[in-house]
Amino acid sequence: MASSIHDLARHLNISIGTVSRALNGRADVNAETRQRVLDAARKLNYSPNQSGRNLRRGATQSIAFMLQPHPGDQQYGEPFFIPFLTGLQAKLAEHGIDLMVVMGGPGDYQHERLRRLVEARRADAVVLAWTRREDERIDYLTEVGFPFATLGRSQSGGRSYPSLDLDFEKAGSDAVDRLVARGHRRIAAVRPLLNLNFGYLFIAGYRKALKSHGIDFDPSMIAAGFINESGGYEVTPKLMQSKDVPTAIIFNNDAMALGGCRALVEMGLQPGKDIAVVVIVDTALCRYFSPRLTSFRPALEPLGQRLAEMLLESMPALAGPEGAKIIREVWPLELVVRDSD
Amino acid sequence: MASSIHDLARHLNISIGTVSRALNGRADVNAETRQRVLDAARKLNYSPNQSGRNLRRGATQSIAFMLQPHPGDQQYGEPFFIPFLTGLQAKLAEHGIDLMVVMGGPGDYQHERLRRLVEARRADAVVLAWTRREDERIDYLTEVGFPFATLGRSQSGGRSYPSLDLDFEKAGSDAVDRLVARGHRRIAAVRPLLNLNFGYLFIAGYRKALKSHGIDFDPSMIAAGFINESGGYEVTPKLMQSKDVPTAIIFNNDAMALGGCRALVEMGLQPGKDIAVVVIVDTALCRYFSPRLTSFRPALEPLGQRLAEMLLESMPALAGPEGAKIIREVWPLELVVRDSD
DNA sequence: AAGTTTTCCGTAAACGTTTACGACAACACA
DNA sequence: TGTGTTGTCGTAAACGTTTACGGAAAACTT
Repeated sequence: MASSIHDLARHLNISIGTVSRALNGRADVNAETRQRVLDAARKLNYSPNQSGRNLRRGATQSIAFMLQPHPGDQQYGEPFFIPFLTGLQAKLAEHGIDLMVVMGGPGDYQHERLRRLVEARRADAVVLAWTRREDERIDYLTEVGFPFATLGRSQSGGRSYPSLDLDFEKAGSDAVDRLVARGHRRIAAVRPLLNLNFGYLFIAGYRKALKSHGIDFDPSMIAAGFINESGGYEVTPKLMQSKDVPTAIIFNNDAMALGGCRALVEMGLQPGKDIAVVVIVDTALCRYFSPRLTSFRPALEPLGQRLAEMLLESMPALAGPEGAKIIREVWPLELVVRDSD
Repeated sequence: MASSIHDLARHLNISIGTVSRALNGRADVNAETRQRVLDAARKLNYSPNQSGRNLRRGATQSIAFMLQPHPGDQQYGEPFFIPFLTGLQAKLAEHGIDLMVVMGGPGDYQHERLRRLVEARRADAVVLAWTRREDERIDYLTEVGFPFATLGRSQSGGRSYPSLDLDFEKAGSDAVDRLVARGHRRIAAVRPLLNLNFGYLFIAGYRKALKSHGIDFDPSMIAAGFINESGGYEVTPKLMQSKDVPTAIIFNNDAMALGGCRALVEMGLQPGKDIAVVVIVDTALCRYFSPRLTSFRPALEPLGQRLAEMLLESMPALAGPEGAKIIREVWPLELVVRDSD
């Protein structure tokens, strides 16, 4: 059923070497011969077997993304990742590379799966997300010399890999600036559990801005929870029980914010009126909610496209002779003013 | 860097054939030899190269899922698919099979990509979703004899492939029954555009139930839109402009329902009080919203697991000697009573 | 017309596995 | 001792490509 390059060669009375060269656009093949091969390939609808090609080339022409649930949680953060993956896939497809999304079960930090994937060479490179400040996955990959890129920064692995991140620090700081300008002094922040790097950066910006406004940092103004709706729901009441109640809350994420707002409403407070709410990472969820939340919005699809480019350029095998460029970028988040602050 | 089976053999002073047999658990190898091989493999941390294995075995040990945007839309329906894929992946992983999610760009109906994937034999089988009543993808796959399974039924392709679906017809009918029992007679329905099969089934159930209650079917009580928030938002006002205003609306999807509720609120109507709202497919979104919507909820993760089983059992190569069983199942949706009806 | 370059193509090895086949030794049985 | 059986292993071919190498013919050069 599947026609091989041999069938094609036999059909044309030509050697398989020539067929392969014709198909791969090499220079040393007669123009007319190439045309005949192309026509025949179309007619027999031949398409090269990936496995054979992979084996010979030592590359799979595919890149893996590990979509993993938050530690301790069942959610994958999909509203965030799907647009990102769309961009990633689009750019990779331009280069004939497949994106392969592998999903981890809950609980494990993906390490075993990553190791298997790398050792079996199922993909040529991998894209990591949910980077932590110290990330064992990054340590592992740099140690074995497997190509990868990260969405998000980390302190692991030095500068040996491309990374693309959002400027959570600036967003955290801008959020505070904005709230202060609107008269708030008691500003709370809800960050993710664990040492996920973006939460760290967010809080760093938050504290820096507070300081610049001469506001003392109050630890009771910070709460940490799961990065989802129920995380925000559980954590917000604690914030409101502190002796000096906040007049504004910055959530690190719109899912958390939604949960937080639900809690606020149940406490008889109306977000956007009785208390200001700002969201740092606005995925699609904000759209579904009223009041519409003021937020910092990332350009998710371009983010995916760019990271694909950066990864490709970092790989000598694909980047061409001029070799591997390690690029690191940090992108701004766009402020979207809506009704909640 | 990557150790091959040759390295292992050399290290053990043994032939590669024996090493392979030992690793693959064949019978004709001495127990002690096998142990030595296993130990050495671990020590050199050898893991078989997938490409070589694929080529020789003629199989890739991976299955593709095509995650595609709705036609005419940018959304992927991810709140629905992510849990489904989690289940799918989990079950496949038990059999050492990788799930590879390929994402289609907007607009195309995935056909070109599907064809390329099949012809290059990048996967051993594929899982299809968003089945249509007549589905060219199904026609294509059955024609070329490529293994696949579908989430959702179709009229294409006969009974030659495993399929798993939800009982949208029953849910549509039950929704009407419930609303009628609560005193409603003017019941509207919002379905997806295009001939997606689940929308068809939903409406079929809806009409059947109306009939059984002696309610005449009124075409102006049905509206079709994109399967997302803005789809529901755009379509709902039209429904409310019909001469005899509905007192209840059944949305085919929670994203649509959210948009619909937003429209209703803007019209000064409170869902759950002034007008009843029921949702047929409840993904995670319902949780984020108030009033909490009464809905029919699918068991998404088990759905994925089951479909993986069914696909595997349908494939002679994997199912073992007893051969291919084609299973088709339809699962009920569970009614979750909340505050909106 | 002889030498030199260029153009084009065939040959065969290689990528890392799996597996059919046969070989050899050990053992059992007569 | 000869024959058959069993257990264990090595040999080599095969999977479908790509590509280094070399060679023959054609095209230039002088």
